[in-house]
Amino acid sequence: MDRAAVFNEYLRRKGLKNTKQRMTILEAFQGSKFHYSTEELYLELRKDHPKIGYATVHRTLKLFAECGIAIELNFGDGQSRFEPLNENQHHDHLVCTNCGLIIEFMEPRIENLQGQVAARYDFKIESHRHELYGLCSNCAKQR
Amino acid sequence: MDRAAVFNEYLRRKGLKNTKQRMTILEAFQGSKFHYSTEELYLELRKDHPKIGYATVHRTLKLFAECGIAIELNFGDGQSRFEPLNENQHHDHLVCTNCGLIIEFMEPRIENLQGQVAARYDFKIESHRHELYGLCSNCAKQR
DNA sequence: CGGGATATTGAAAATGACATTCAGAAGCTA
DNA sequence: TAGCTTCTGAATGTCATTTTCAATATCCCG
Repeated sequence: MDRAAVFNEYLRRKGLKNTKQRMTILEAFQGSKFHYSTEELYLELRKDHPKIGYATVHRTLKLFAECGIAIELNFGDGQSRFEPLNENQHHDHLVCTNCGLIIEFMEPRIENLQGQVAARYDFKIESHRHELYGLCSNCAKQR
Repeated sequence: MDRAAVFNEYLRRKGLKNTKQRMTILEAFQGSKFHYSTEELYLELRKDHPKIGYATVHRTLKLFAECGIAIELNFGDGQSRFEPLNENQHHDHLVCTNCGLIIEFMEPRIENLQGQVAARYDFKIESHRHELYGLCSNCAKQR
């Protein structure tokens, strides 16, 4: 299921409407590898679709994040940025040291910070491992 | 070297001045285990020091972050929060897969996000490992 | 210990990102 | 297609943060 499908299903489920603007914004958003802020995407869209308003872009990006096809990131420049999210994203692990349960998690904000750390040391990341060890919900209760 | 010493040295090095307000704010900030936002610390300070202005609190917190005795965190509630930072903080590693160089790094924002991930799964973190593998500055150049 | 250059302070106003409002337009369901 | 509901876009509101500015405090140097 691609992003458009996920988005449409989300709209339907929520009783929201599929509009030209929303589809146009999704298309522009998907197309790029860039981390758009609301303003940047708005300015970009303006070239071909001068009638789409800033508020609409903003509301639509929020919708993307809500339905899981995008992640809202914060690079500390005072603007939220949105990154298209894929289904088969890299994930890391929570490992229960008591029962061995392994939970997969994805946290793009950590990936992002890793990049910032690497840049700090002029380091080129090729791979990483990130594991959190502790007690899962069940095991924590039993103690 | 405690935080006050680090802060004072930073001020001196930058040609900035050691003022009563700054010391008062540092004291209040250090005392708590709380993650203060500018507004919260301002309101707290007001009780004993009604003449300290909001802007001064804000500027001083920024200074703390600049000189490394605090970290600015963003919990997504639209307000920046500041956490006192200790010297012997947990650190993780950058590992060069070519020359074996190991760089230690500290990134409280990653630690913070780890906590958020754990909370998501009702998981109690006891420890973690986080290693970034790739090429250090030198090795990257030689390729 | 002053004098004077320079940074700081605090109140108020500005800024800027984000959110909301509202009237007209468009989508959806039957 | 009717008719109800949601959307849209421009304008405006909101709120945290930043800046401004005139008065004040600090620090350096003789």
